[in-house]
Amino acid sequence: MDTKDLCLGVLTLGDASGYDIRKQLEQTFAHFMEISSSGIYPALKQLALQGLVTSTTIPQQGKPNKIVYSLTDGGRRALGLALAESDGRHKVQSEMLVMMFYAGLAPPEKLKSVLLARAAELEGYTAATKAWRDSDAVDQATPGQRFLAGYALAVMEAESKFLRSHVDDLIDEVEQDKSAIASSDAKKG
Amino acid sequence: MDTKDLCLGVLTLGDASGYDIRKQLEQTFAHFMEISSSGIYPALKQLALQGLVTSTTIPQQGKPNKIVYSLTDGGRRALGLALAESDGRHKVQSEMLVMMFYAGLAPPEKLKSVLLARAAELEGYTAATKAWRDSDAVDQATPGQRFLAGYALAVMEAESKFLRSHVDDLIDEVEQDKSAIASSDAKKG
DNA sequence: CATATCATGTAACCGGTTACATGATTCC
DNA sequence: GGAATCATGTAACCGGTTACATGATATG
Repeated sequence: MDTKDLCLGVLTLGDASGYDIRKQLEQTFAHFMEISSSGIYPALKQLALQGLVTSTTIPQQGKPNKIVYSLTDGGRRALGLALAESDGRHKVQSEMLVMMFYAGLAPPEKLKSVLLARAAELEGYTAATKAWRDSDAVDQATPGQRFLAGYALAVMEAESKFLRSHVDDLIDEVEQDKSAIASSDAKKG
Repeated sequence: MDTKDLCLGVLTLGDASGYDIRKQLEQTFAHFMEISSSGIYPALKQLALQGLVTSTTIPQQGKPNKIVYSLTDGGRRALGLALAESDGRHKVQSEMLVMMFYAGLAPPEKLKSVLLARAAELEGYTAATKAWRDSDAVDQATPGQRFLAGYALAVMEAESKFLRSHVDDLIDEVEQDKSAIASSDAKKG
């Protein structure tokens, strides 16, 4: 499940240029599968060589020519295979949570700003997902996409609620701990 | 925030060998910050060279000598700096969710097994976290660690509840979709 | 008898990330 | 005038992952 598979995936939604794929990947996939955009163009070239996509070059003025890719039957099969072979691993890499584990070593204002930024981010995603769910677009979505939206809403709301209701307590406790340690240090020294 | 910083972090909890750190990182950190174990030993050597840790070699019989590392003041400062400089990014890389997005392309039994395995995994973590929260160990934990446990419980319970209550519906819908497509293909063909 | 635990490490590979390069048009 | 959008790419680096190597003791 690498950059190439992700490109194949986006192409199941319709023909697209590298730029289109990049936007799609940044806007809707980045929440659960991030890749770096510069890897997309080489990946598409390789896919073309392997016959998993075909490409059509559209001349442009003042910009590089647009190259529109289409999924081939082989490409669709390759994606199906990649999905069937995937172990479905769900991996979190969170510097935020590492920071929380070592909260006593970081500046309290830093903790607060990171947590509140995360809460705001989640609330933004939540609002966007709800808007989508209540729009006409949802009727054309697949069962999997609707499931994913429901999953995202459930998890994001739980997370942002927890953050909003516990951030201040955490900051208070961290600051109390710090002053307690400082005063016991003063006694010793 | 790389392997070296994570090692420094574990050493704030007390002196430890590479093996100890590895276990700690696999058992309690892996849920939110995964690194590969083989990177730990070179990382510790580098940290020793930089003076961020000191090491004591303890002779062993029938095994490689044990090397116990201790955090220096410089190491503690370096970790503080790493935390202060971190943007606290929370990143999810989930093949599971990609599979859900393209649910129509994957075998339904596969979807089901991946989702149920995830639910079971979450329930295991949840039970372990609750057991910790209700044990004596929690009294020695820092505010940050208690916050992290509360966060984990809130998020994991929301996720497993959603999965348990929606998996069957998803599988049904995917199968209905498949047979609908198959019959419309039959009409065409 | 086989597997898990303890305990450390090396070497090579490969893929992702970063930084760079170009340039017209449109919006604030 | 500056930033954002459209549109594609290359080159180098670096770090993480995989696979491998060793071997005793305890547990089932």
